[in-house]
Parts: sequence; C-alpha cells; structure tokens
Amino acid sequence: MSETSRAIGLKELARVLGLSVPTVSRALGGYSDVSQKTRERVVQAAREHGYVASRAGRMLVSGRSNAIGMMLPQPAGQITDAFVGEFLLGLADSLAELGRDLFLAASSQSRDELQVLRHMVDGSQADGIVINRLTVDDARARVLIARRIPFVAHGRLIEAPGPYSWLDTDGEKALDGLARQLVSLGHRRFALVMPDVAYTFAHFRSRGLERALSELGLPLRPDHIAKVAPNDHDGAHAEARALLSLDPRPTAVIALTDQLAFAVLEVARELGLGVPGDVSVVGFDNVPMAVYANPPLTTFDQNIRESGRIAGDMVVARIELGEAGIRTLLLEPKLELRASHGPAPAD
Amino acid sequence: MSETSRAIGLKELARVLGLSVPTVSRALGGYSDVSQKTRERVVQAAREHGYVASRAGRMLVSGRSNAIGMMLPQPAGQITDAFVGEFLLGLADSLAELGRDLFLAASSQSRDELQVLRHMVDGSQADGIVINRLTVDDARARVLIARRIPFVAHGRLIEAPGPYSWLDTDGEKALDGLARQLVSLGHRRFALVMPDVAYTFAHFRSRGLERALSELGLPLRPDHIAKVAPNDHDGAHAEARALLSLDPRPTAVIALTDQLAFAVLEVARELGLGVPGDVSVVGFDNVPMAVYANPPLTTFDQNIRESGRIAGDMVVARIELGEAGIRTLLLEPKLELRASHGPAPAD
DNA sequence: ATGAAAGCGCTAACAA
DNA sequence: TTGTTAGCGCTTTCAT
Repeated sequence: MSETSRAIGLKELARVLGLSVPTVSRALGGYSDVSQKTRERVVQAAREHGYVASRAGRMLVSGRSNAIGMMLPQPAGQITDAFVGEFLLGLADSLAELGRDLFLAASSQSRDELQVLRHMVDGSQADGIVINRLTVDDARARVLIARRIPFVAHGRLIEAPGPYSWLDTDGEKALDGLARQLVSLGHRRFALVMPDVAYTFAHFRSRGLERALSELGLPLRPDHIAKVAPNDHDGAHAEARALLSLDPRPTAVIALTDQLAFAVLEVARELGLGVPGDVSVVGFDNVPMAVYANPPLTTFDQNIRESGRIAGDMVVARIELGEAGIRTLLLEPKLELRASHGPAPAD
Repeated sequence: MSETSRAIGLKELARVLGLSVPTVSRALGGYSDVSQKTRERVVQAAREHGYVASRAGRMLVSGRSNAIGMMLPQPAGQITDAFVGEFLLGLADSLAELGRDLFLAASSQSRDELQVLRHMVDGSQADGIVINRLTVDDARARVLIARRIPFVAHGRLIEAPGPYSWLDTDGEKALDGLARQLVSLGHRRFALVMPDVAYTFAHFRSRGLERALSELGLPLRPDHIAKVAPNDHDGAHAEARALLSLDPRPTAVIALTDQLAFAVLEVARELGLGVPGDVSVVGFDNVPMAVYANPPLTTFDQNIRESGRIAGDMVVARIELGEAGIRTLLLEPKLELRASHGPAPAD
C-alpha cells in the first residue's frame, strides 16, 4: 500500500481510466462480458491506486454487510481471561480466510444485551451472529431463534425452542468418564466445585458427574457441592476450605473450571494436604497456566481456538445455506493427564 | 425487541406515519425544526417498530463508518492468552459507551497485516485503528503515521517517524525500580529472561533493568540474558535451566512476562531450588494465574482491561479532534509484592 | 413545520 | 463489449 496516497473511489478510478463506472465495477467483479484487455488495464490501475471498494456502497446495494457479529460475554462474568481472546483469535482467523469481517459488540450499562443484538441485526451490521457462554434461559439465543437470524452458539441450550447451530464440548460425557476413571483408582468420596451462574456448560458437566456417581452407587451428597460466584477469589477459597475440611474428607475434588481448580490446589497446600497423595484435583479447560500449577493440573482440554475457527465456518455456512445450513457439533474434550490426580489414599 | 418482526426501514416507517422520509429522519435526529407533536409520534412509532438506522445508509452519506478497527496480533506471537481478551473487553466497553462500533481484523495467510490495514482504512470500514504489541520496526505503525490515519497504539515505538497517539506502561522505570529494590535486598547476580521477538516492550523493560544494574556497578552479563521464542515451552525451560545452572548461580531472575516467569519457577522446582530462598523470581503482567503460582508470583500489574478502555477513549478523541487529538499516556505499573522474591541468600 | 430533490459509492438491469 | 439509467437507505440542502 502506498504510504501517502488517500483512498480512491470507483468514480475516480473510472475517470483515470477513461471508462464508465459500471465497466470498471464489472471488470473488478470478474464478469465475463468485459474485454480481456480492459480487465487487465482496470485491475492493474486498481492495484496501483490501492483501490478498495467502500463497504457502505456494497452493503447498500447488496443489503448485507459481509460481517459477522460476535457478542462479548458480560463483563460481569469475568471468567473471561484466556477464553475470549483465544476464541476470538480462532474466529477472526477463520472469517479472514472466508473473506468476512468480524464485528464485536459489548453490552454496557446504557445498552443491554438485547439492544446490542438489535443494533447488530436490524441495523444490518452483521449477517450472522456468534454468541457464547450460554445460560440456561439465554435471552439472546431465544430471540435469535425466534427471529430466525443466522447465528452460532458456542455452548448450547438445555431445551431449545427451535433448531439452531451450535458447537460445544461434551462436558457430560467427559465428566462421566472421569468419574469412572477416578472410581477405578479407588476414590469413593467426591466433591464438586462449580460456578453459581446458570451456565449450561456447568449443567452438563455436573450432570455427567452426578449421574455416573449415582450409577456407581456413590451419589454426590449436596454438602459436597460448592457453588462459587465468578471471579470471587475469596469465595472460592472459602468453599474449597469447607470441602477439604469435611470429615471424612473427599479424596477427589472435581472443579468445573481450571480457575476453580487452582483455588482448590492452593487451599490444599494451605491445609498441608498432599496432591494427589491426600486428595486428587481435576479441572476443566486446560488454560495455559494449568501446566504450571503445582502440581501440574490434570484437566480437560477444549482447544478453544479451534472452536473459534469452527464457529466461523459454521456461521458462514448458516448464512449461505439458510436454515438448511444449521449444524451442530459436539466435540470431545481430551483429558490431559498430569500430576494432580492419582490413586485414592488408603483410609 | 419484538421476537418476530423483521427490521423496518425509514421509508416504511414514514409510510406508516403518513409522513415524508426526511421528516422522520429529522425527528429522529433531534432537529429543532420539527413540531413537538410530530417528533413524539415519530419517536414512539420508531420504538414500537424497533427501528434501527441502517449502517450502510448512514455510512454512505456521512462518509464515515462510526467504527473503530482493532488489528489482532499475529497468531504467531501466541503470548496472547488473557491479554487480547482482557484488552478487547475494555476497548469494547469504552466504545460501546461512546456509541462506536468495534471491528476486528486478523491477518491471515492470504492477507498480510498491511492488506488488512488497507482493507479497513481504504474501504472506510473504520474511522480509526487500534494496534498493539508493537515491534521495533512496526510496519503497521509506520504506514498509519505516514498516511495520517487516526490510530492509537498500545505500546509505543522506540523512534517514531511522526506524532501519534499511544499509551504504554512504563516498563523501563518499573524495571529500574525493581533492580534497585532487589539490590537493596542483597542481590548481586541477576539474570534476565525475555522474548526473542523485537517487541518494543521488551526493549524498554530490559533497558531499564540493564541501565539500573550498570549504574549500580553490577552490569548484566550477556550470558545471563536468555531469549525465548513466543510459546516455546520447551525452549523456555531449557533457557531457564541454563541460567539456574550457572556457577555462581544468579540469585534473582527477572522474566519480562509472567509466562516466562512460570517457566523459571517450574525449573527451579525441578532443580530443587527454593524460591525465594535460593533464588528470587519476578514477572511482568500480573496475569490472573500469577496469584496461583507456587510460590505466588511477584509481578508488575498492568491493568490491561483499563488500558483497553483508555485506548477506546483515545482513538475517539483522535478521530474527533484530528491531529490536535493526539495524546500519549505512560502508565506506571504497580509491583504486586507476593512471595516469589526475597532477600538474597547468604553466600 | 413539512415535503421535494439531490447525492453519498456501488452494482444490476437495460440499452446501444 | 461498453455506456446509460436506476436504485439500495439515509441525510442534507432547498423550496414550500
């Protein structure tokens, strides 16, 4: 790109070439009804002048924006951290390959989630939407489904009022498998630490755990389940301390996010408990720091960046194929076996 | 928002109201030359029908997009993690408050950084740009400065070819202060772990450290400086192992990012070295996991989300005021004193 | 206080 | 093969 020239429009480009505006447009658009020679001249001139079609013009005539809107999760739920960034990187990458733009929208004090959605959709800023971190009664998903707006959810509803595209990791199956694995390692007393927000991922994961344990005749007792507010560091510690102070003490503590697992590890250290000698701890997410935990955390890997990439492909398919493009995808998270779990201690 | 209605346009709205299109537009725009009664009718109807002005129409007539473009750092430099996400959350929040939209652009195999920039600027998708993680010879910054395009850099160039808006944390001053503090704790042998990419933040931070140590008569020896490729977990460990195996061993290892500091902590543990008993370790960034490290990591806090918010305010000021709106801001990071540093061991 | 007309940049339909 | 005309949705003259 020239370092100094200003942007050039189609009109100006046509003037320079001594052609009409539509001819230039067709040449650039690759239409067949323009002479080979003219096309080359036009393409050449466009490149030289660094011509880039104005999005406004395109949007106006096509009625579409060529952009995908992603709603950022509420700043309130600050679990964010690595997640949002990693997901966005994958999403942006995929959309860039597909020639689509990515549009970010955050709700704020002055504009709630639904207003933001409307801004994107009715203002035709985005041809499709990506949302994540769904709650049990997710208002965004419900509106998007009802209005038949193309969107992809990262995560899924428990009961959907209609078909929609989603991709999710199978937390239910994952925790079912984990429970059986730990039981086979001799564990009999389990505890669960989960977020207190009604995210559906927490629902599925905890359901998998509870169901497996029930089937194995070791139902999870209510006082062995701790719920923690997002980002409440002290609260997480208090709950972890309570769980690890139970008598008899659980030998395996499952945390539904790595963030929560770290809190458990820290409390275990404070209480002088060995991990995994006295208690096994397992997380979920495999955030980059999991490998640096002490001991390195056994946790489920979600490949969040790849999920972002897939979400991009899915939303574009949904846009281009209409409702026939609705897809669902359940990914299997992989358990990263590290050093925070082991056989149950002898009683 | 109605759950079923489709988007309505100005024309349709005017028809419903029995008014002309321009009158409705003026009423909504808050112009004074429309009767009080008409305005109320219009506003009411617009609300009822969920009218949102098409962005295309607005853009076309105003010539501006009302959006800010943010270039995502190259997926190559995967230091990202919490960073991108946190920064974006702040940026999106600030822009939402200011009524601006946020566009994300990622370079890909098929479109390099400068093409992406041109796409945003010449296609008038964005009125202003935000870039971060600047390198010593940052092509993006140079083009933006040369073309006088409104932008804000998070981070800054070492030598700029012209004025531009930036905000940065004062890594130079921070590490100068840290060096003096550690020397006063008795440390005499220092080592430095830094990224091998020419990010300017690394330049400033290392300069601060090296200058202070030189002034104190303890110049940092070249073999006490390790450079690590981004996200090269094994490489980081190898370098850390080399540093901690030097004889005599450094008593203080400064890592320019928390990520690198974690690697040092892990290697220290492997080598059976006590932290901070045998060696002090300090990081930079205060990522959320720093508090969970073993021992909890002493590191500089940048308040990355707040930086995103400030960047949003700055880029809007730059757009609205033109070159008169150019601002620079050097924030002072705060050293979070945790448990990974302490007095130098007795020799 | 309101309506009519023009035009932003682009592409699609039609005419030559 | 090219040029002319029209129109996307909106705002801003200008005229009434």
